[in-house]
Amino acid sequence: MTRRAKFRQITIDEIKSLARLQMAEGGTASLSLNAIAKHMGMSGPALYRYFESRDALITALIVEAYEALANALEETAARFADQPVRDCLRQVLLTYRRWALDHPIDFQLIFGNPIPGYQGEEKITAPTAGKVFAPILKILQRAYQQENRPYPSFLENLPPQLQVRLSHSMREFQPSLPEKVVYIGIVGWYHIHGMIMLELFNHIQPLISDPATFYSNEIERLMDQMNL
Amino acid sequence: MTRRAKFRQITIDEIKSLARLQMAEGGTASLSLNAIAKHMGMSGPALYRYFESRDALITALIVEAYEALANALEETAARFADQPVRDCLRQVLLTYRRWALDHPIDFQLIFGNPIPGYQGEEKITAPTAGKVFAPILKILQRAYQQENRPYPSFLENLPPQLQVRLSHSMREFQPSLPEKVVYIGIVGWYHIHGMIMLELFNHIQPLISDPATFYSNEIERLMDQMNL
DNA sequence: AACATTAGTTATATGCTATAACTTATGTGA
DNA sequence: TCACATAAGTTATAGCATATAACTAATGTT
Repeated sequence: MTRRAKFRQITIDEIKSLARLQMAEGGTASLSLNAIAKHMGMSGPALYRYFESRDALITALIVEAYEALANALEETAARFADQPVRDCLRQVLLTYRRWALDHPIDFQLIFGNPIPGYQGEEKITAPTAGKVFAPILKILQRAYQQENRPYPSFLENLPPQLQVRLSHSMREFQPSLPEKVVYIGIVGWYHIHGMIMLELFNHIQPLISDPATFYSNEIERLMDQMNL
Repeated sequence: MTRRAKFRQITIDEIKSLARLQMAEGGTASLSLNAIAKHMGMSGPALYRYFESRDALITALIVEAYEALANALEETAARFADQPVRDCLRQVLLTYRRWALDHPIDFQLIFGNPIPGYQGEEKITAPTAGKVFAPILKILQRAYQQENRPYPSFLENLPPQLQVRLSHSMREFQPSLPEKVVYIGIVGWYHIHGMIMLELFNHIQPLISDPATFYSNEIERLMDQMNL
């Protein structure tokens, strides 16, 4: 990498870092290119040398958030790969919640409603989204294919029109992935997603005294249902 | 109501209506007092006679959204009150999803991440929030208290530190409400909330071919677990 | 040393929220 | 009925945002 490219990269990183900081303080909407530039000691329009628009910056942040979450999950999965499958999955699911609480802004960027005026570029963000789901699928695959755990009973009476649509990227990632495994993954993901969203955005505030314990309890129940 | 107050109310309603329309077209962030005023044939600042600020307008919309959702649920609950408890709950949960899909903006206002720059006034919105939960609790109370259904097995081994915190308004609403019933309600609500959020915000797009069937299937499973 | 590229600058258009100061319409009490 | 108060609107303006245009200074490259 040339000297110039290196400095450019540093600048880009600083912009993204400040953007995150700004959002952490004032919410996702408080992002202001102008303010970032000013804070970095340069004039507003200069930022447009690095990001084409506000939306472009947001898109970059979203992609990074996806990757960071995926990495966190993968790392946990790798660290506990030699443990029993249930223990491994538990740790991954705990990491999921932990990451969401530790990075609320990034989590909002990923799963929140579309940002102020930001018209999402799905072409950019969609492929990355699969990465988050991948580590969980991998663990489930291990359980049901390698270790031959019996499939959960709730798979038995599924209506025939209910089919899983595997995205192209997911097909590439794991061509041998049975739809049943994906279905189980989806069920589990939806379940924990609701909990985390409601906890994170404070819509349940006073309902549960100890969200962490509640979450733990629910994932145990979930894994029971999964025969893990 | 005086003649003036009547016209004032009409104006306020028109503002809110246009605000909703605007958000429906361009997302929750595209709300512009200026544009609304212009569209109504008056100048920007005139709107401030009716709403103190942008946030005040948003707060009003949130409160209305809560009430609308609560009404929809209550209405369904009332219509199926003479049916078996499982059928009644099923209809209410279906209404929940239906309403979310039919009023995506209002649903975002309620459950989405905080609006652009909008610093929520919890004092105003919080009490209304309980209303949404109330119809579901009422049905569960009927099941477990009036009809003496056995409590679900997942209640058995709850850790002692996991206690339900009933809000003041909820205590008032139903003083005899056992914590177990509330706990069951929470578990169910979290479960379906995740599904709806992910479907609504399109984060699962290509994963499930038929979200309606999936949802139906999951609520049946949920009610099985509830012993309904 | 000449040139091209990159990175910055200022000036400006446009749109937003919000406030201030002023004007006109509407309703009410003496 | 008329004077007055209140309500509802107006324009002007401050301040901040995104974004573009046109220009300049710095940095590499040939």
